[in-house]
Amino acid sequence: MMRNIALIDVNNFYVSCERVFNPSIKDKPVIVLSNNDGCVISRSNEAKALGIKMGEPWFKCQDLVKKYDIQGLSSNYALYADMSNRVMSILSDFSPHQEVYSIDECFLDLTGFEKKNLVEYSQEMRGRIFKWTGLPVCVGVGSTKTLAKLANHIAKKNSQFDGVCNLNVLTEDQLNSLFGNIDVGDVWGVGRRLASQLKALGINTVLDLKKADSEYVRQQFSIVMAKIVSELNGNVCIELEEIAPPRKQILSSRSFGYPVRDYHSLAESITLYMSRAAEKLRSQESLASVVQVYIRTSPFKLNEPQYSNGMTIPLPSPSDDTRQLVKTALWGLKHLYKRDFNYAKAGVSLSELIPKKLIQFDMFESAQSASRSASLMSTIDRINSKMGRGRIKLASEGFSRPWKMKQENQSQRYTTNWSGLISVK
DNA sequence: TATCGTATCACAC
DNA sequence: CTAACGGTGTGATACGATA
Repeated sequence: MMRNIALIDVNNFYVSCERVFNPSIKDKPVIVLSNNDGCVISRSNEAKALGIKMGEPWFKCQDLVKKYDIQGLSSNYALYADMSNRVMSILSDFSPHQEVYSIDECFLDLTGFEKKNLVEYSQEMRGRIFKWTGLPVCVGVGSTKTLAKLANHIAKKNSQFDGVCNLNVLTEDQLNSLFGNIDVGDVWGVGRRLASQLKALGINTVLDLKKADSEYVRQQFSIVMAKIVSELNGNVCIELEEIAPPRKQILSSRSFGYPVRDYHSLAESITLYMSRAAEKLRSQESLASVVQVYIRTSPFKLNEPQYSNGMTIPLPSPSDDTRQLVKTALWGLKHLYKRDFNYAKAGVSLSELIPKKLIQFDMFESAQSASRSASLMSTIDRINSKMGRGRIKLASEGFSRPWKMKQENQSQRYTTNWSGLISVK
């Protein structure tokens, strides 16, 4: 049976979130910056038209910024996450089968909805999302996730589609003429590297890739590429994942706002990052068996001495206790740290994660101490979730955070903070 | 010989 | 004003070590 899979994607998501609460930037070139105000990660159509590139370092954009009065905003993840939840919740009403694929995208399985006109149904989604959140979205429909992605791309690029493209109602000829005009690099899963390798073999367009011989592709590239080709031909190889599997690894790292030289600042930042990682670990009810820590100087400062090092430390027994995880990470840091370097970034990761309920007691830890740890952690998590992140924290996090990241132009948390609400323009 | 561990690459967003 | 370049996660592959 022909599947109908929809991919809904918010246009220029972060920029669009900012515009909902600040209409004065509605028709202006606007961009949102990565953490630390480092790189461009979201652009309005106006900014794209002026030649601002995705991923470009902010300081390199300054000529264009001054010339055209481009608004550069620090990222505001509290706002984006909340807006994302609203969009996903609205979309969940349109199908019983939803996969939240990223902060601004989800797949819906519309198979079995054929008695409806799916283009009209998709327009209904767009209308409701715009009315209830102020965000513009495009919808692509196809018989596989790869085709739905492609359909969405077509809807975004061609205004005559009015934001919705259903490939399943097009003829073979119509499909071929569309696919013949789309660069192979626009296919989901084909990045810069693979695109250039494909082109070297004469596979330049989506149509070329769709028609490519499956065995040839598998042998020249990989099983992944073979699946992509198969999906382009309408065979489902990538299933909808309605229930997000638990993370296999949890990372927390950040660049510093200023170069850091002293051990204590590094230790404070590592404490903070590990505390965040441990919260995420507990929220998915896992325990970590391995802790990793790393620090490094800036690879972009070519005239400064470089140092980058990390350490992997197995835990005596799997844990989700912030105190133990931090202690382990700091033990690692002590061994990694070298004086007289300008550190630019530090990070931690938790891996070899196992479901908490599968774990047996550690023979060296009493049941009583395990349950004390669990109730302390869950109490801290409850307080922090109610009273605000970081309300209760380890003292080794410090209080001044002179290394904290730069965010010089951040909007209010309009939807998640009372004082942000009051300042809506 | 099959499997493991790990580094590296590639990709998404 | 300075100076300044993200973060999180997955999977494939290559390759030497190990059982």
